[in-house]
Amino acid sequence: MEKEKQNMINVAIIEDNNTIREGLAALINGTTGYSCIGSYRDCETFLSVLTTLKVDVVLMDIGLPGINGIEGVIKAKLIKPDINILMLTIYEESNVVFKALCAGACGYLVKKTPPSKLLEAIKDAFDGGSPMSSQIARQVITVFQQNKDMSFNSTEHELSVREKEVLNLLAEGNNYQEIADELYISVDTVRHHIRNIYKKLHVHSQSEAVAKAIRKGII
Amino acid sequence: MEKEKQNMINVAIIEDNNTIREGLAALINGTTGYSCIGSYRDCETFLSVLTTLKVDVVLMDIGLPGINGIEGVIKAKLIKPDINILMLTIYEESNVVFKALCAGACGYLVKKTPPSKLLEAIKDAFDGGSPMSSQIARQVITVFQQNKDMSFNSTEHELSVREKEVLNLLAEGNNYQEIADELYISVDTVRHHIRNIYKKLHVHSQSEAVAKAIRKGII
DNA sequence: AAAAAAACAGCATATTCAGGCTATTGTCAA
DNA sequence: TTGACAATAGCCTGAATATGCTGTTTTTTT
Repeated sequence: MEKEKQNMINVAIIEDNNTIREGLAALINGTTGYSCIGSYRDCETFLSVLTTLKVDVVLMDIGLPGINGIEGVIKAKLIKPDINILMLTIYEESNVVFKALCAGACGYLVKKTPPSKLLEAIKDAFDGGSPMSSQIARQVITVFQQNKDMSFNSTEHELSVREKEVLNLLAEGNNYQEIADELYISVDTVRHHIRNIYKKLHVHSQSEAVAKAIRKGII
Repeated sequence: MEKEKQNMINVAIIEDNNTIREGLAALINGTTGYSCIGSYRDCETFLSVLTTLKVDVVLMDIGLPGINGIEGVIKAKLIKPDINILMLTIYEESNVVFKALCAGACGYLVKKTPPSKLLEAIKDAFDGGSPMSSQIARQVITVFQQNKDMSFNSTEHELSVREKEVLNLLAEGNNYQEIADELYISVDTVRHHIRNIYKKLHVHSQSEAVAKAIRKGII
C-alpha cells in the first residue's frame, strides 16, 4: 500500500486471489503514471477504509468471498457516488454484466485482458469512459435498443420543469389534491399543468401520459 | 465495386466525401480478409441495391445529403433487420449517438479512428460485437443506469397474462370500456383485473401501476 | 417597454375510477 | 375431490378525472 500521488492515476484493487492481486499491483506500480494505493482481498476491508482513500479507479473482482463484487459496488457508490469502478471477471456472462452496470460499475473487463489493454482501460475509466469489450457493449446496446422507444427521434421533450414535477408525482400515485399540497399550488393549477402535459404528449389519460413519459425518458 | 467473396468480411461504404470514401475502400480492399463490395455517396443508391447485396458490415456516414445516416439505418434495418451497421462521424455528440443506436446501428466510430482500429472494429461488428469508444460507452451506460430501476433485482413479475394485457391497454390510453371491448370481456371484469393488479403491485392508481410496471420491465 | 411563455387560479359538468361486496366457471395440483 | 387460483361477471357509491372556458401574475425574451 502506498500513499496517493499527484499526477498519477491512483488505483485500488479488490481481488481475493493472491497471485492475481499481486500481479495487478506490480503491473500498476511498475507503470509510469499509475500507482496502486491499496489492494484488498475482500470488500469489507476496502469499504472500511474507503472514506479516507484517495482513489481514482477501483478494480473489483466479481466473485469475492463475503460481500460480492456487485454488492460491493452498491455499497461503495453509497459512500462515494462518483467513484469509478471497473469490474473484473472470468466470464462475460450477460446477466452479471447487467447487474454490475445497474449497480453502478462504469466498465467491465475480463481477467485475460492483456496488461497494455488493462492499463488503457484504467486510463479510460479515469478519463470518464466506460471501457468494455465490444461483445459486452453489444449486449448493453441490445437491451438499450429494446428499452427505448425511439426516445431520441421525438422532438417533443418540451415539458416544463413544473410539468415534469407534476408528472412525477402522478407516477408516484398521488392524486391532484396531493400533488397540489406537495407543490404548494391549487388543485386547479395541477389540473392546468396536466392539461398541458396531455396536449404536449398527445395523450388523454394519466396512464398514457405516464407510460409515454417513462418510455421516452422524460421522467 | 467487387463481388462478394467467401472467407472475407464483405463491407459496404456510404460516405459522400470522395476522398474519405475512396480511402476507406482502398484500406479495406488492401487488407487480407476484407473486401469492399460496394461504396456509395448517398443512402438512396445503397438502399436501392441492398436487397441483392451480400454484405456483412456497413460503414455509414451520419452527415449525408438526402436521406441522412440515421434515417438510412432505419430504412436499411427494415430491409435487412440483421444487418450490422457502424456509424461514422466526426464528433461524438451524445444526442446523435443515441439516435443512431436507437435506430439500430450496432457501433459508432469517429472518423479519426486509426486504420488498424477501424479494421478491428469492422471485425468486431462482424463477430457480433458493438465497437465504440469507451467515452461513448459511458454515455450509453449512464442512460442505461438511469433507466432501469433494478430490473434485474426484482423478483415480483407475478402478474398473470391477462393482467398484463389489461395493464398494457391501460398504458396505451384506453379506459375500462375500451379495454373490455378490446378483450371481449365486461367492464366489471376489467375492473376486477385492475383491482388485482393494484394489490399485486401495491399501488392505488392507474398512473402508479403503469409507472411501476414499466420501470420493472413488466410491460 | 412590449411581447411571449410559463405558472398560477377559478368554475362547471359529464365521464370515469377505486374499492367495497358477492358469485360462477374452468383448470391444475395435492 | 377438495382446495387454490385465474378469469369471468355483477352492483353500488363517493371520489377523482377530463375537458370546456376565462382569467391574473411572473419571468424571460425580444
